[in-house]
Amino acid sequence: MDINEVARLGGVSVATVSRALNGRPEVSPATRERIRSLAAELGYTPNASARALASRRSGMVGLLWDTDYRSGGRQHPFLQEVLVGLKEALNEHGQGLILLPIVPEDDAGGYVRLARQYTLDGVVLMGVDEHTPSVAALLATDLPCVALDLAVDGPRSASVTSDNRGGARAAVRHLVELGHRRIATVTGPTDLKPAAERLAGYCREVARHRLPCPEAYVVAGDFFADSGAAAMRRLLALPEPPTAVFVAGDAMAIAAVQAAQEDGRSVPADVAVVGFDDIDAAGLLRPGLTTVAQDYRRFGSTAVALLAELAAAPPDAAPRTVTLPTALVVRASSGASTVDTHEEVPR
Amino acid sequence: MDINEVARLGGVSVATVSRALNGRPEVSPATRERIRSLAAELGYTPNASARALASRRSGMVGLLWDTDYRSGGRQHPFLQEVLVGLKEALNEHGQGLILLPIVPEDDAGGYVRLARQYTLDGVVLMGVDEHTPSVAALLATDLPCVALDLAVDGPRSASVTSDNRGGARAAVRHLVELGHRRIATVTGPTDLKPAAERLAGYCREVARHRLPCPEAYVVAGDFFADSGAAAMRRLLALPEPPTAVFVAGDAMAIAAVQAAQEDGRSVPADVAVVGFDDIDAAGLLRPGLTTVAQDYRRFGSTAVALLAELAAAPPDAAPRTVTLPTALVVRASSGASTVDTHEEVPR
DNA sequence: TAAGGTCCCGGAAGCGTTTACGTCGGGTAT
DNA sequence: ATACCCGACGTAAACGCTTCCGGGACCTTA
Repeated sequence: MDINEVARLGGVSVATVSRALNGRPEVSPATRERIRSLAAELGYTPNASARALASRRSGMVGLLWDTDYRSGGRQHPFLQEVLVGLKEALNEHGQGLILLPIVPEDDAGGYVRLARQYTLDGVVLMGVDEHTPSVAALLATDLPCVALDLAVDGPRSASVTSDNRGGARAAVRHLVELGHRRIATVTGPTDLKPAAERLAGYCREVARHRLPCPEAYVVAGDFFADSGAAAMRRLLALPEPPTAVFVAGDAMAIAAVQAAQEDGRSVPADVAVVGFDDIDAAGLLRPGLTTVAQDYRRFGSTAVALLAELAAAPPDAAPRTVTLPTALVVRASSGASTVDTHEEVPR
Repeated sequence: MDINEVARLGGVSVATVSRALNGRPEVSPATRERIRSLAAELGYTPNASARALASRRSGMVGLLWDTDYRSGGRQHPFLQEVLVGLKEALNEHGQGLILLPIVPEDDAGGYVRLARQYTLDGVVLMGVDEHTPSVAALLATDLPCVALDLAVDGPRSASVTSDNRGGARAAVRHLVELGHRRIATVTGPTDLKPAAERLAGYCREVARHRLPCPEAYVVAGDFFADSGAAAMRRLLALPEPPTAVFVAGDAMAIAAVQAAQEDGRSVPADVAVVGFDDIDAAGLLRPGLTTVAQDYRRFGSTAVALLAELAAAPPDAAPRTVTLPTALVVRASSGASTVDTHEEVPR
């Protein structure tokens, strides 16, 4: 069942079938509909390879996602949500998603070749180091690239990140509204942009409310659980310990809560805790962790929109970066009154 | 930079280039190496679409993964790990992975068409209902299909599942070895195969050790957290409450631990708990949850191996299903002596 | 009425590969 | 020496589409 068959049965040329199916204006509406319904009836689907070969556009976007990227303990824990967003948005555009393999370290041209091999319409990067030669080479291309949770630039690239700063501010504001004044923070590795932004948001909000903020109230973590526990112990040992802590990552926050409890303090009564990320465990714990959630699904859909935009725009246009809003998820650990039910996290 | 260019520069015909690059036996080893190094030097990569079109094999396998599949509260929480396994194995085979969109409910031929459209080598199914018309239609095809965590059959299909039964037995055995005799269980929805298997494993092991097992010791859950909490409360209210509970899913197990604690019991001193799945939260909690881990990465690689096997085998061969071993992860909730450190779960 | 335009549509040339099939040497068996 | 085979390679026909180019029918406008 190829296009010739449809053409024959429809009594038209293959050119007309192609045009009808692709919604080209050179066919009369009448024949267009006739051919379309005929094709549907016959269960005809154009062959993607042939189409790509002839049109030189594959309708595929590549996902570049490094499994092993852990610099600073970061790995993308929300792959699933991002994928959902990507998939849904791509479907609407009639595009497909292909997972790119990771090329070896020493193969600088690897991704560029892959992109050519599949004649990709664009690629989405996540959890990669933009300074890796192979990635840098790809970004230098005029192929549309959008990076998630990472700021990049190139002739045709854009970024989408969460409003880490705003999220942090919301977290602190929440604590202030609950009456706290001695609010400390545990940071991530501040050489990473998101961690730095979260710290900046904390500082800004603390300053805005003229809260006391001795140096000891800012303790460095690394996004891993143990550093959160250590940080909390340090804070509680202070002569004037904070009554609330904004922890820049949930894994650390969870460990911090436990450290406080092991120290005999009650959360949130003695010390309130707010995290960042809203990982699954945050809703499973008792007390539930109040935290700042990112809209990972929207990461995906935004990426697709940007890809389309980049494809249309002239190269070297001003690099766009869209910042997605975050949402404060209030649970028990911050001390706000809530009914703390288990959320639906199956298995 | 196409194949003609390489042929011209190499002083051979395109046929020879093609054969050399594909490792066909009709070229002398000498020219094969010469062409290969020339191609590498030129940075030539064959166009995937053209190759697929000409050879009628795309070298792509499709991943069918339903975002919204939640029947019985099941969703695949380990997508990431499975993807890693798939990707790595596929790379070794020189194949690519494409994420299939979900077709509308009423489009029974949807997946079959997609497979034809992309001329897929095979498809991997996860988190889908094999009775959905569109999925059933795909399975009925002679296209190689392998289902993960799901038993299917069709002219050319296979399944890979974890050894749920064995895992459950190991969990119970672990508790027995710790001296428990009154061991209860909380099940998943037993119309789902994995849940049924876990229950069967529990029963088998309980019988083997001639443990008391009143009916009340088997309480039904649904894999969601709340059902775990309810089940634990029920068990603790028994005239002769169990001293240990095997909970068939971690989300339920975590909630069960909390329910016990809220009831004034200590875990594991008063009641030991073992879960199943080893979700991230299991290692983040205090006490850490002893649980049965599945090797999801291996799911992926096994799937790829099966796909290759199916492609080679004659259709309607006996449907294979490989069962992957599970591993007991001992943490504090079961009462075994361990150092309970936080695991590395970043952010 | 002739010239020009517009609207539809068909013919056919690609797109970059793979893969029959043919060919041409040089070995081996007869 | 003839016949034969086999290994190595070239020629060219697909593979299933898109799209450029052009042409006929019909309508405007002068």
